[in-house]
Amino acid sequence: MSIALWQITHPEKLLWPEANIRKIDYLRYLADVSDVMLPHLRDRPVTFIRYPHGVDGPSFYQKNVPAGTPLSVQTYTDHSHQKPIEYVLINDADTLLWAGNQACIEFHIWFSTTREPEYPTHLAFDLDPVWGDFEPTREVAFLIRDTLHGLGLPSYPKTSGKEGLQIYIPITPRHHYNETRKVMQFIAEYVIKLRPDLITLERLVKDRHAPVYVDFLQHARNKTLPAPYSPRGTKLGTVSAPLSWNELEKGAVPSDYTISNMSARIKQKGDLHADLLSHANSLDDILHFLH
DNA sequence: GGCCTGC
DNA sequence: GCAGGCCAACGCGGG
DNA sequence: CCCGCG
Ligand SMILES: [Mn+2]
Ligand SMILES: [Mn+2]
Repeated sequence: MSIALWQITHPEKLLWPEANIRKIDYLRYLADVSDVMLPHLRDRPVTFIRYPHGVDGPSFYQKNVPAGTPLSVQTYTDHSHQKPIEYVLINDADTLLWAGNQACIEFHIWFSTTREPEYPTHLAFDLDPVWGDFEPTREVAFLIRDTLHGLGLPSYPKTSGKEGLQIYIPITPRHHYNETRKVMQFIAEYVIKLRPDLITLERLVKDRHAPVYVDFLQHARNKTLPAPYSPRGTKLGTVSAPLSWNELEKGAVPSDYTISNMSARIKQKGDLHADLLSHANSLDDILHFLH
């Protein structure tokens, strides 16, 4: 016998009015994806973006565990800066559903886990469209995939859930962020030489004169990206969707993947990022070459 | 969404 | 009792 | 040191 530590509240509230998604529908989504989503969240501090009145209303970031959180929710206190932060860890379905009920709509997570906060489990390139449609972002993604392949590194794409794409590269968590940053920069500077017409690495928005910003600096300690399967605060309830490279070749675009259609997709295809959790490559050879 | 504070 | 506030700031790089 | 950026 278990004790109910929280209850569903406001089940009929429309969180995505334009997509006709109520809170109860959202909680059903989280329950449906929990099997594939939870392994990616495990032991990773979460930053939430909450929309208590739906995605058309105001939002706020939440890092610290809120007052009144059930005792069953695991937390992790990060002391890496002045003020300690007590983060939520989403390590079970009950916590995921509790967060959903709190109108936590976006789940952003670290590249490292609490085990080794300074040693990421994956690299990630964040491809942000500067203008235009998704096509140049697709092209840049294949360029990065092929470059990584040449270095012996398999990579896995996912939509950001908004306009962009992210490419994940699982690694052995034995390289400090100071080292992984060098690999990220090396690859970014390599691909911009191949296609300066498509790629910009400029951090100043006004200096970006190509259609795809390859944001390699997002990969850093205490920075985050949306978790696989995290919804986004968009009108249509799009989610960050793991893809196969084949789907991207066939023209997948971010707007294809929503809270309403992901459950069926997962039943059919499973977790297309499952290999991220079971495979990892060392960066020793590349780092040796760079030094 | 819900706790906490101050009146 | 109830209205209103609060809920994140940090890593990086360039000037 | 400050600032822009995410
Ligand atoms: Mn992005
Ligand atoms: Mn970015």
